Amino acid sequence: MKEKEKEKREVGLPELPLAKGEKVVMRFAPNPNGAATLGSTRGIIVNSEYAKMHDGKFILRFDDTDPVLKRPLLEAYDWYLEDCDWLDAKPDEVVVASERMDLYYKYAEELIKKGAAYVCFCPADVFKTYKEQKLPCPHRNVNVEANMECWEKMLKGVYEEKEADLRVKTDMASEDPALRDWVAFRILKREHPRVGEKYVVWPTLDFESAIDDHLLGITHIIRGKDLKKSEKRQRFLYNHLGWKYPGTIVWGKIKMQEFGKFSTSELRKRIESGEYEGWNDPRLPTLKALRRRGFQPEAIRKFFISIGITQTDIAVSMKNLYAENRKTVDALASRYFFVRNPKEMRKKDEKSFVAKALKHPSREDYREIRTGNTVYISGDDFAKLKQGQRIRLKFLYDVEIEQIEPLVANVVETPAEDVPIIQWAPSEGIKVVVKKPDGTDEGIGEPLIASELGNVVQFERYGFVRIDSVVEKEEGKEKEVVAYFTH
RNA sequence: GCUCCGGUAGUGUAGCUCGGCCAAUCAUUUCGGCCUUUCGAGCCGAUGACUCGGGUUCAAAUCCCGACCGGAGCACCA
Repeated sequence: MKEKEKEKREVGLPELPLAKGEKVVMRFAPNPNGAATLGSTRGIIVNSEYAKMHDGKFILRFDDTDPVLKRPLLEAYDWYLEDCDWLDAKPDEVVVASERMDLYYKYAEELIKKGAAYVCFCPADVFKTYKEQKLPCPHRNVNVEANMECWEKMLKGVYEEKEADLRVKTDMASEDPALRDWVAFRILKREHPRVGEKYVVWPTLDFESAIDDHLLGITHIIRGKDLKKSEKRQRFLYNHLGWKYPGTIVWGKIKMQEFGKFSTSELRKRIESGEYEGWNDPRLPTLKALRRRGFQPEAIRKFFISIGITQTDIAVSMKNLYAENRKTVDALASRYFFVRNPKEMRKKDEKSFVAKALKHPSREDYREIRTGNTVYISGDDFAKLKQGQRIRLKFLYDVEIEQIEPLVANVVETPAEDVPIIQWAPSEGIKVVVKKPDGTDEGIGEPLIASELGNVVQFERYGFVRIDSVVEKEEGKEKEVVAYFTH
């Protein structure tokens, strides 16, 4: 019993601190300004996992209230939906902030009427000096009527960008400068990809997410450490409105060792500039790229759950994800031969052969590979060959190297012990291009690879790949396969 | 500068709330062995950590203080 508990804890997330009998409502709230990265993936998985654990609700909310700096990408909304589904994290509810503007305005008005918010005309640097001196700016004590008037003018577009904004009253004398009278709304006169030019006054993330978390009945918020101060800021708002703040969990930043630092905005720039093929370029740390490379959703889930939710910033190696993915993919993937940088080997018998090769070491079914009196071996294996050496062409027969350049070998009738075993490709093999995170490999593979379109297979002694496309070369039935390297 | 937060093996994580059962868990990496007509598969084994210094205590990874290191906020970004 005790052991069982222990085991459970190791694979799972720590229990959520629950109020008694409370129904858990979790949310993942991305800005759809690009495709989901590995960082967003963590948010999707952990939040949905908690909802599952407690039989609660999982909400996907798009925090898309900045049409300028973090401008939403129209396609990205659907991408997130697809990604969530694929990760077995289908949201129970989907909310789009930019479609809820009237709601935010309503609460802004309520706050103004309560004297808890005011229209501020200070330029940023001027306000900053007030803030540093812990002093209220001249607009802080303007009466309610005048504030309402200014607010309405803001909404009508009377003021220009940066001319005015709406601040929430907190405590100008707060010890923590980060907490003093923060901005709730600012003017942005730019059309929004989703709602057009309908609005010129946009809520900041702190305001929008505070209002929505309450309205959606979110019970627990999991947020990055960079947003940690949000809780303290938002609490002022909750107090003004008489609301109860949700439970919060803060986690540190995650970085994949293999990818270094990346932000969605940065990725977007580089993709739009043509540096990358797209959001699913195998060199990118996006979910789309992992999917294309053949990673299994369960593996990705397990990986992120094992990482947990500590406040420390972490740099995790993809090797951990590979290990997890290998567990699922190894059993599924059929084996094929692929040789990189092929070298032709001529065999001195003139016979052609049909090799019977196991498709999977723990299964019975096999594949056939026809070949004539030449085969291809990989350049890497070729480099290690010595004259007179014996090697085994797997599933075919042993050969003895007669000469290296050009490569000629004799077939050996009686197999020896302990010879190196290598994979090979037949004379009628097809061209295979493997796109990897760190470059591209080209080589020749057995023709049957073309029949595995969309599947994850193992190229023996090379790695797992997903067959991404099969191109039929014009009339000649020569084919070319493009595979994406998994690991 | 002001204000917060964190620091367990190469990496990630459990343990810290309620000090002893922790000469510290699990995974991964690395190395070694075994097995196998593949492997980046499987099996077995090894290496490897409580940042430092004080304090409290019979007893500290766990509580307190300080130092050091790291991160974050102080945006009309999310």
